[in-house]
Amino acid sequence: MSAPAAGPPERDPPPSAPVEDYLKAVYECELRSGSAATSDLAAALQVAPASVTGMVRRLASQGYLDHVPYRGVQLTPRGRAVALRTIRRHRVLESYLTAVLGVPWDRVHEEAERLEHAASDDLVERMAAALGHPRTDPHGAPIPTAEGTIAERTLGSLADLAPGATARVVMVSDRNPALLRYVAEIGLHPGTEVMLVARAPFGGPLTLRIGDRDTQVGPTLAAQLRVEDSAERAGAVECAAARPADGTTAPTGTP
Amino acid sequence: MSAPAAGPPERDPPPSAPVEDYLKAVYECELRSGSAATSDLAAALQVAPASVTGMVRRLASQGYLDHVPYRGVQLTPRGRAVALRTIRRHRVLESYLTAVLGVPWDRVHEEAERLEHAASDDLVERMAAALGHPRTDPHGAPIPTAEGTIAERTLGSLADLAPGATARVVMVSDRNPALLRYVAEIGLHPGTEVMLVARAPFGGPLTLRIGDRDTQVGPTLAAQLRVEDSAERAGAVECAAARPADGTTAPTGTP
DNA sequence: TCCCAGAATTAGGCGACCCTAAAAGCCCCC
DNA sequence: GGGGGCTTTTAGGGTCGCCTAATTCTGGGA
Repeated sequence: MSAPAAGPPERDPPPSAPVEDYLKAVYECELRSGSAATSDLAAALQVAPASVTGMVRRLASQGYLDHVPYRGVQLTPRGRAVALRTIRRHRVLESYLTAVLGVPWDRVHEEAERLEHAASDDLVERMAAALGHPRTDPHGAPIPTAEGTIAERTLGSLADLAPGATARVVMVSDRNPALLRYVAEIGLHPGTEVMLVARAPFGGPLTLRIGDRDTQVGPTLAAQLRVEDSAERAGAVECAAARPADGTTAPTGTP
Repeated sequence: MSAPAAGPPERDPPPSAPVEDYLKAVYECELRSGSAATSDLAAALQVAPASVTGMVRRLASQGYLDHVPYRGVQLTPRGRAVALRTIRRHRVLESYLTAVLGVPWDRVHEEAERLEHAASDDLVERMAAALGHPRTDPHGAPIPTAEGTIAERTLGSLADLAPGATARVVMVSDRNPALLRYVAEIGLHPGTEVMLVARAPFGGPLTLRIGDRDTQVGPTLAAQLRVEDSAERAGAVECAAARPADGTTAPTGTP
């Protein structure tokens, strides 16, 4: 009651939609490359680099980011909390819209991208509960908990797989609807087992065995397909034929 | 291909959330009092009157409104289409969130108020389909069709009912969550038959018979309760006792 | 008819986000 | 060790939506 300069009870306004988008983008850049450069963010957010600099300054002044000029940014715990909360909303929404309302796989991302800024926590938790608290979204990406923890896994790219090796597709890291549609069309849903049959030299197409069918895909597409971590994959290579199904259920590691 | 000045194929950007809110407010003001004054809109939107003037000018220049300075505004067909589309989204969302996800009656409005600007038409139609294309929202308000027609009915206020008369509550025209909670608590859900037992003089409380219980409510609350149109009500008065249930099902006229 | 209270509009500003162009900094390669 | 190329930041604007204060208009009553 008399504390003069200590923790003031002032509560700043909730983060705006652009703020949530920036923090989400920083989180994803950090995850991918360990750090987030201005140009990475500009590309991810489809915004001019100068705009990123301005917003980053503001976010840093509000305690969401640490910014070392010319050196990129890092999330503070406060910023990470907002990012994970936003990602949870996004992925729960994607799961719900797909599973309950039948929104197609390749269109659900853009829908969730807008709704994630408008849905209340209460609503998101109701959706999660209706689905039995799923651990991954329909693209195979892990859903952070309401408490802000996430089971991130280091994933490899299908493009890096050794010929003859088998791996489980975990997710597709591209948002392009046409690409998503095509990936679904050739049967590469999250959780699918796929074997790299052959790789043509000089950036030529990769031959994949999906189920009992062989399909050829370009290296660009293959690079977008995230598969289980290379360590696990190395194991998978050795006993690929001997291990037809170890955990064919959920694409994410269930405990 | 050579038309020099005819209909240019330029498509302007989709209306922003504030624009949708303004047009919705104009629609509701027109419905209530036949016209929309600057001060009405300012009150409805919780915004300074000067802000309304500015926005109204912009909306008029974009063809959403007709504005006669110092005389108020009117929706153009284009503006009405946006308003009805927004109201449809809002009411379908309210219906879905209440019926499927169990969002409480008194909290669903604010949730829909945000989601209505973010949900795609496709999503809203999926929700409507999942519910079997409802005609009214949980507050009893009619839902416009996807084509933009609405079955508006002129509703009276419970406060204007003659003592002894019976009417069916159609909706509550107040967004105050505490009021909505109280109204639900005393059993006044949309569709409920209610009889005005007595009215204390000089702005005193009204005694209502709801089911087999009498409840007293203040005139302010009673004024918020919309009941079937007075013409129908007049009829209802005369054969109130003789007509226990004519269409006890849906509060809106089902064909 | 005149006047005045209340409603509406104009004037002048502010913050959030975005842009282009120009300047500055960083780093690798010669 | 000095450039040159790419990245980042600064400088200077623009739009949208909102605000307060000052001004103008409208309409009803004396």
